Amino acid sequence: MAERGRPRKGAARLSREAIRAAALTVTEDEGVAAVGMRSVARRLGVDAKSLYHHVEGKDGLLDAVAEHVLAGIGLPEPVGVLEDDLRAFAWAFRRAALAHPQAATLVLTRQLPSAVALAPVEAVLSVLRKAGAAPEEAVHLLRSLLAMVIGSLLREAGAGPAFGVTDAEAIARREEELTGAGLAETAPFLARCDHEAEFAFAVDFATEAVAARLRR
Amino acid sequence: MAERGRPRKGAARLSREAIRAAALTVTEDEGVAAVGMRSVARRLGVDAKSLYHHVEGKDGLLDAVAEHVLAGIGLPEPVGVLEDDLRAFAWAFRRAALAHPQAATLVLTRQLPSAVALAPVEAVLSVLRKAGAAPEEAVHLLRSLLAMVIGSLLREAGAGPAFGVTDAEAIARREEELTGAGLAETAPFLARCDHEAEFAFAVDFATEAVAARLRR
DNA sequence: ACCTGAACACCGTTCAAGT
DNA sequence: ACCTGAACACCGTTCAAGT
Repeated sequence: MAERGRPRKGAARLSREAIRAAALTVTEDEGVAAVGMRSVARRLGVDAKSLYHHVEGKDGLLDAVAEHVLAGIGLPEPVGVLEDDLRAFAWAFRRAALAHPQAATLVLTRQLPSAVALAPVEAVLSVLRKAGAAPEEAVHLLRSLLAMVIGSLLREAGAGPAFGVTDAEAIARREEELTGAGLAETAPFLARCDHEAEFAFAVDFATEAVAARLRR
Repeated sequence: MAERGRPRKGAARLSREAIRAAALTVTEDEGVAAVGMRSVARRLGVDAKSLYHHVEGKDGLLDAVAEHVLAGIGLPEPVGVLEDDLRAFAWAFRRAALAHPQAATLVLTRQLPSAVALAPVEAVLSVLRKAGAAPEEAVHLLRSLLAMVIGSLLREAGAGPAFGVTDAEAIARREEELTGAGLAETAPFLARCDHEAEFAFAVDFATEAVAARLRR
């Protein structure tokens, strides 16, 4: 018998990894709002209830996706120059988060089990400590930097207030509105938002401030 | 006839404001996840479908709540000292967002119609311009500060990665974990997270960096 | 103008039953 | 050990009908 032991409907062998991969596919194809037990199960040719044997409900499923995206971060090797090293970590985080644009919001807004986030945290703290930060100060600086990075990426992921637009025709309209609202000088810059340039500015600004502080 | 013209079920006169207020109540009482057309309508003693005459679906409802919370910001009068003024704006934003703790996440993560956010933006830009920032620089700095404030508050609202806990008994356990993970020095500070102190540090850090930059 | 009955096409999750 | 049928208690939204 050719189909001995094979699941009836041609469903692939179910596993936590397969489910997480399918959830990520649904996220990127249809948006994070479309992710659910039923839609993910459909991708796998399986009944929604089967997923409960491998993940802890919908929340567990979303956590698994966020965890996986964050785990994809490629930690840079520190070179010993504080500014460069902090910058490198920030850009590595951005690269990991935006590797799956629709899923980015999950990494940014879900409370992640500390285990996955531990390696990056440890790396940044080590760099700060070596640059002369006291333990408590290092933690404060880490949290400040992380807040700025997350806030920036949240704006970029479209889940946060933008005060700016990228698409070309909308900018002109937006600029006119702002000009009419007493923001004539700043309107041209407020109307548009180049997310990458904005991220670069914020990261440079913050890392230089950290360096200046620790130099003192 | 006593009940001429009166709605059958004792429902209050329905209006956008009443609906928005009910939604805010549901949010604070049962969490933002519990907010829906049906739960809000139930509060008002009305059918869920009636809400569609006053708000644009569930998304419009949540936008209305976020908008209202942000509108509650009390804009401080600038005193002319850059650090003090920027700090005051940051704390005013925090106060408005956390006035309704459960709803805070809505202000932080929803793309708000610019109209409501315009007044605070204008105020901060004006302060930065008067301190000598060029128009483009002022916009970059505004966005950097806002990112840091939003990232910090998102952590505080429990919707972002925390790397820390507030409740007393959990801290010890957390600290032990972290110590065992090669973070012995920083563990005591990483294990706990005093959100207000953390916000204060980040805001002071950022505003002083802005001041130093513009002094140059 | 405003509200609702009926209806549609969905949800996440439990549990007992199957293999 | 893993999968599912039946079932439960929900969703948001449309539209035609009522007042």
